Amino acid sequence: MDIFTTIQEGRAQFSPSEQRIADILLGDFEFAVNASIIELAERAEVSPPTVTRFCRNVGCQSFSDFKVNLAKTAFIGVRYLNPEAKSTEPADVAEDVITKAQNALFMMHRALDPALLDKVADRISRAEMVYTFGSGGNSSMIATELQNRLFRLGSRVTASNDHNMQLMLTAAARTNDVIVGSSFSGRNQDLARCFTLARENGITTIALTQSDSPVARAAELVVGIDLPEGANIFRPTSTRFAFLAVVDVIASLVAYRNRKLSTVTLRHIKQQLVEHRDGDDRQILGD
Amino acid sequence: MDIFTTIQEGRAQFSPSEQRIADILLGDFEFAVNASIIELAERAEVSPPTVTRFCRNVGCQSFSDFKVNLAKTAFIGVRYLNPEAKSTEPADVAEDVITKAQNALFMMHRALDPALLDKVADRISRAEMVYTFGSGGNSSMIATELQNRLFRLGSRVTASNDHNMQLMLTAAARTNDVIVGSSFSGRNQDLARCFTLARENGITTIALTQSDSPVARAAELVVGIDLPEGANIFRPTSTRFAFLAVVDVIASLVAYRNRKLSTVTLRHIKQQLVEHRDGDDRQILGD
DNA sequence: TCATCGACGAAAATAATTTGCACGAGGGCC
DNA sequence: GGCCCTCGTGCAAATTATTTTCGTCGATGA
Repeated sequence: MDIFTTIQEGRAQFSPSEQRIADILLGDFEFAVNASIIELAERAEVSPPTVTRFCRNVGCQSFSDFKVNLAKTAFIGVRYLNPEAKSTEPADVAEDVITKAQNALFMMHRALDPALLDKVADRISRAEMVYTFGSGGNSSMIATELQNRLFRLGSRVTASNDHNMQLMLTAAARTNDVIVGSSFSGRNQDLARCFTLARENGITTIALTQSDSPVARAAELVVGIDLPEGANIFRPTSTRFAFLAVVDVIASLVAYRNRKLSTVTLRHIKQQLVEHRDGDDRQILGD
Repeated sequence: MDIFTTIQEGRAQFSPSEQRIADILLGDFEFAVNASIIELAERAEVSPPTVTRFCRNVGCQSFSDFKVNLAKTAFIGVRYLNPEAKSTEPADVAEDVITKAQNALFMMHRALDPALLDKVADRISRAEMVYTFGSGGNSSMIATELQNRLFRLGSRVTASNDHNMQLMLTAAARTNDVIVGSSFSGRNQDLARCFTLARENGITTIALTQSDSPVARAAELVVGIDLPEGANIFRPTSTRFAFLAVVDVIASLVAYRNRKLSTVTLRHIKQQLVEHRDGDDRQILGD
């Protein structure tokens, strides 16, 4: 657990003085990591010893230990609070894109439920056939990626971004199949319909989407990904990075569950690529 | 410029004592961020004042300022040195995937040349037609994503992951067109052939690939993305995150260059989506 | 040979942090 | 109601960490 989260979640249990300290930390990270204990104490209108005690409370050995921990988290956390890119200069745009992407990963990680992913991976690893659905560009990428990750592990899988096909595939699916659907908005009604139909037929449905959305409500297992969107319409959504990482985690877990099959399949694929390409086996699997 | 890089690159100009300090910092980040100035001095076999002077040398106000800066960088940097995931427990796998993804973004950002991206965006923004090529799963995702990003900005663009089609499209392309090709390995010979053909015909070619690879050598503008690959064959390559971020940076820059056209096009798309979906215009553009 | 300069450490000075202690508010118990 | 305990807190002293000052050393060059 990172210290930022610890402070946020523990805030209610702090004493009044400690809450004042916490509020400053959460509100002005930049100040907090650069301030001395005295400056921080003055700003929170408490005494330095109270700050020390606060640091101990949140699991640090000393104030400086605390600051280091804070700074480690702050790398991501501080910038999250920054508004949009400073300018349209290439260097600023790059920093904005990359920082937002790292943040998306960070936020998603914080909210992630490993036990749920384990369950998801379990279902997928035991599926006779996996269908990955997603439309609209972003989710179609996720569906395709999931297919791309899973077939290497020996799964039987097909991706579709066509609503009609999705419905037909769902209707044709059988009991031990699994449908994984992605929807960034959670409002893909056609996908929700597929989920509903599938559940009626006793088929496992897994959604990667916003919690508490129509798509989420229609699915059996829901990997909720709820991230704030920036206001900049020109910058592609950083949420894609979070979705992509979830795909990777799921794929990794499936690989470990089907380790033998995965290893054999990966080796077969690699062998073909190496022979067919240039004999260099240090390259990654699939350009 | 982050402090880690400053130390690495400035190492040669340091005095012998300072080099010893630098070596400890680079070699044992974890120790460095937790140590007091005395401990650090002792381990480097120098006196505390030398450490203070070192901190000033690398642009920090004081030792504690230095430590905070170090810790900010270390969040990514330290972990980079960690080997593979600790276990196959879901939580560890998730942390591994996400940390590696953040690292890929971090490393790519460090090596990025904003001026080059600006040039790339300039060519794309003025192109009459853009072709995005990529095969093999990872690069096909990148090519598709680039199309997906660019059409929203009013660019005329098509993506292809089919070698034969790529060659035909290249042959059919005209002078003011631009071809953007992605290759994670840099060894996609078919893509290199397209680049060579295109250059013979005076068509701008842009590669997102490993520097100093066959594909890079065949292209006019090369966005080099050179990241180390982990040894874990079960985890999807984290380099994808870096490539995806590069796509986003390029797309953002193109959007700013064609701001008017982008705005109009984005608005048109949004309007259709809102009308056609559920009237909720807070959702992102394209599910 | 000697002046000069930069690197460096010892010690002093300063600043920051922690500890010990005491006070006061609030709550439970007799 | 009064007593006592606990907890949160600040003050002051003690401790510890950091920075500054100043002087030495060795290399360099006139």
